Amino acid sequence: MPRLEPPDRVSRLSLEATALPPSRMLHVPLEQRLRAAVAAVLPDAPSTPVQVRPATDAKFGDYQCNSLMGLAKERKLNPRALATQVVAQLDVADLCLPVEIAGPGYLNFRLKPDAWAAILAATARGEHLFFRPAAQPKTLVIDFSSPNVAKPMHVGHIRSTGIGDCLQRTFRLLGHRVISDNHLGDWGTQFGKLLVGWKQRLDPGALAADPIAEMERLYREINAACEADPSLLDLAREELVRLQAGDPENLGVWKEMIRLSQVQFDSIYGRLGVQFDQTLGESFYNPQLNGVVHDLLARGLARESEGAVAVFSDGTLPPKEDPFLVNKDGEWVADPALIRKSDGGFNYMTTDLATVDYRIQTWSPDEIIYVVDDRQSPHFRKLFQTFARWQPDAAARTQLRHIGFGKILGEDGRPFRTRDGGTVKLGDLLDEAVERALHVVTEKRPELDEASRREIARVVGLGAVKYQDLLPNRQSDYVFSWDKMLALSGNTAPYVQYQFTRAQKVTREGGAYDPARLLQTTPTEPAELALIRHLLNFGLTLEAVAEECRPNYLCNYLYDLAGLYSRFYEHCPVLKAEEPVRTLRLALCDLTAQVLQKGLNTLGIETTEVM
RNA sequence: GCGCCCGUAGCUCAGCUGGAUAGAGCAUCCGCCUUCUAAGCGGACGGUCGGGAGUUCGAAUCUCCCCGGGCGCACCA
Repeated sequence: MPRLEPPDRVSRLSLEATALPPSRMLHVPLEQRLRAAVAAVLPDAPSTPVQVRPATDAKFGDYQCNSLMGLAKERKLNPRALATQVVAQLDVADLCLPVEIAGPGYLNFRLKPDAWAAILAATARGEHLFFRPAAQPKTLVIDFSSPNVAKPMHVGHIRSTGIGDCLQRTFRLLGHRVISDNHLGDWGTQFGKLLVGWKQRLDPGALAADPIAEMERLYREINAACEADPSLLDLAREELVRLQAGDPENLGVWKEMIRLSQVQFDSIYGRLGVQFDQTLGESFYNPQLNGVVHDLLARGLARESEGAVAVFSDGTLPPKEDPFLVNKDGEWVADPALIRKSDGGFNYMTTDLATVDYRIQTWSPDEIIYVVDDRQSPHFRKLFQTFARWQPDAAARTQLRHIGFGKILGEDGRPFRTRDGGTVKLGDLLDEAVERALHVVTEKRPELDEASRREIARVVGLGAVKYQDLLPNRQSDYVFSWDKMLALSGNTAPYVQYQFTRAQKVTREGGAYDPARLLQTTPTEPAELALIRHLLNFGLTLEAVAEECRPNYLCNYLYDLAGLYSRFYEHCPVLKAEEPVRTLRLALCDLTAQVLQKGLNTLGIETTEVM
């Protein structure tokens, strides 16, 4: 007879021996107790943490630990002997069958069958969704997207925007405080040329029709004209100086350019569902720049060099690791960070220093995360070092992290462009994705009305684009292909979205179920067990995404979950099953749908009830 | 020249502090809709993890040397 457990007995699964909250992830109590057992055998703390992870293969059980072998090696102990001693101290009998020591010293944990039912019941009651809030919530500033004013957003912006948005969603889901900040490129030398173009060659009709295209045209034309005519370059410099000095006319034009650009940004972000807490562009920091330079000069951290003001190496790092040194023909020569140009203007190092200062003063973050192209890595190394020398106390409290990503290449291996060599506009890319998706929806579901098909196409098309960009490891370059970007099968958003709709459909038709009934059965089908095991890894995945700032972990988790669901769906009838199996399977559909939806939303991808 | 990143199946890519027979998608081939949506499922084919040496009980992963590719190297951001 299945034993009926009242709800309060479920807390048995939490740690009676420790003060942790009830577990939503079964590896947590196992790991805690294993650490206690290790501490009993080896009183001095291990240098690397002992970890319990999901088993790599179901034949090894449900969870495994590989850490004892490393620990034994470090201390020159016999790994199997150590494992035997640790297991003797380990009390997990309430959760697991006897722990098995395998091979050179793996520990394999096999959960008792009723452990599954209890955690599913707790989840079905809505107590959690297989993840736990961070024990120590942090405050994080995330700097991402950062497009330039007066230019179209193009494919190059998709990576920073998509990765940054996924990170802010992930950190928020885990209970951290996030300040997302869009550091617009709204200041700089390009405005001198833009002002000349605006005053001399503006086509008001074209501006009204497509402001971004017109501003882009102006910049291109003047830029080319400057190369032919140096006097035009001087004029651009003069306009820039006037702008910087606060000339009302130039200021007015500049503000109009920003306003027009913001319309474009709002449109793109609206489609992508990306929101920022702050949009503090470079210009916001103008008033601070002089002070930054003076302060660095006064503290002796910067000095004049060839008419510019620059920060040089302080010699505390070996040359190879010193961002302020570069090797030229076998000799290490200075590669300083310029904070004021010889013409008196400031460059982005100065702005970035002021920005770090402002963010720390304003929000006291534990971390500031920059989601920016890997090619700017040398800049960030200089920035972080310079800031640490400038404000050592603040730098000690705040971790500055550059989260870099690779380039998007064309199929010829060169930077991705359109056929005629232009940049691919982000808006056009999204349009094409939605259009292709509409074509597929119309083919697959001709019976749906047009409004429904358009809505599905929007969700599927945008999801496909975002997912393809988040799927590769962010640090590597990836080859862009329209077919791949917009693919609707394989490891793609539409596949995951589709499995969601299947799970949702069954959940809807199954109606309400009683979570308590889950305690009357234990899952036995391999497809059920595989699905449950994977559901329990959701929290571990979210934590890994946050820890390493790698959204691809979540993509792969969701793809695996969708696949496991699909196999379950093929092999295990739900609505026609006898109780209590029906309730178990219905709960699996419900919980899988919830995790798929929550996971996709964390990637910034929507779901739809019908596909 | 120096530094950083990369090289895994025909193609595009995963591979978490070194762990159990290296995974997936696409492509190709063979099956599966009287049973909750086939945008689905099952199976087959396919790799000396660029090459070599080393550390280790154990290496795609760590160290060194080559080969091949990309990016960066003061007044752009």
